[in-house]
Amino acid sequence: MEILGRDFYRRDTLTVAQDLLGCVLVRELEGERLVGRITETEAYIGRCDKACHAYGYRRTPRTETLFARPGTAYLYLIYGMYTCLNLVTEAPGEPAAVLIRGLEPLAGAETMAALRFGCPLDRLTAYQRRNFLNGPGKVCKAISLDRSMDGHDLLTPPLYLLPRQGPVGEIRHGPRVGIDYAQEARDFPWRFWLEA
DNA sequence: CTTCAGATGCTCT
DNA sequence: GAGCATCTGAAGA
Repeated sequence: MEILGRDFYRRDTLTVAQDLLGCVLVRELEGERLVGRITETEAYIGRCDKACHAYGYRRTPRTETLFARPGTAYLYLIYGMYTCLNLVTEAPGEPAAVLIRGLEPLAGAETMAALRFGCPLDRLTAYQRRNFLNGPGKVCKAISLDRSMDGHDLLTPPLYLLPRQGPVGEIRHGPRVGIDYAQEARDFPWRFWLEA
């Protein structure tokens, strides 16, 4: 199976955010593959989006990665303790990215449970199973991603994507989460997800 | 099921 | 110093 190439990311961010649903995220860790199918994304577009860290082409040490070539991983720390994974999109110099908000585990779930809860899968509560990878901080914790991978090229291991393996159902959309500060951008329907 | 408080540290003003 | 693209556990309905 071919790794998704640069051209996949070098497109309109809203298109990429939807096309990513159903694609497969692979994280190689100590010889094991932690694999998940993408079920939820959000688009952030610096040119016109007050919720984007690089709104109005704002360049700071942190946002520098958003100006990197498409297919770069943008990882940042939020609320002092959680990491969020984004995939840089658009043409080089256009700061934009897609946030990975949710996965469905396909392989390595036992290791993910250990990373996230420090215990085996069969000791998780029903609530923990039901909400295993449905949030950006949970995803990064479960596949051991932090800012040390910021700027990683997504065309190479140990972190890359594979195309959809089958049809996706209906794509839902709605407002993004946790950006009430972003004025008019608060209501942009730039969150996309697949129904469970 | 729901709400709520608190954790924790980096980033930019 | 203020705020943040979040999560968890506890407590109540």
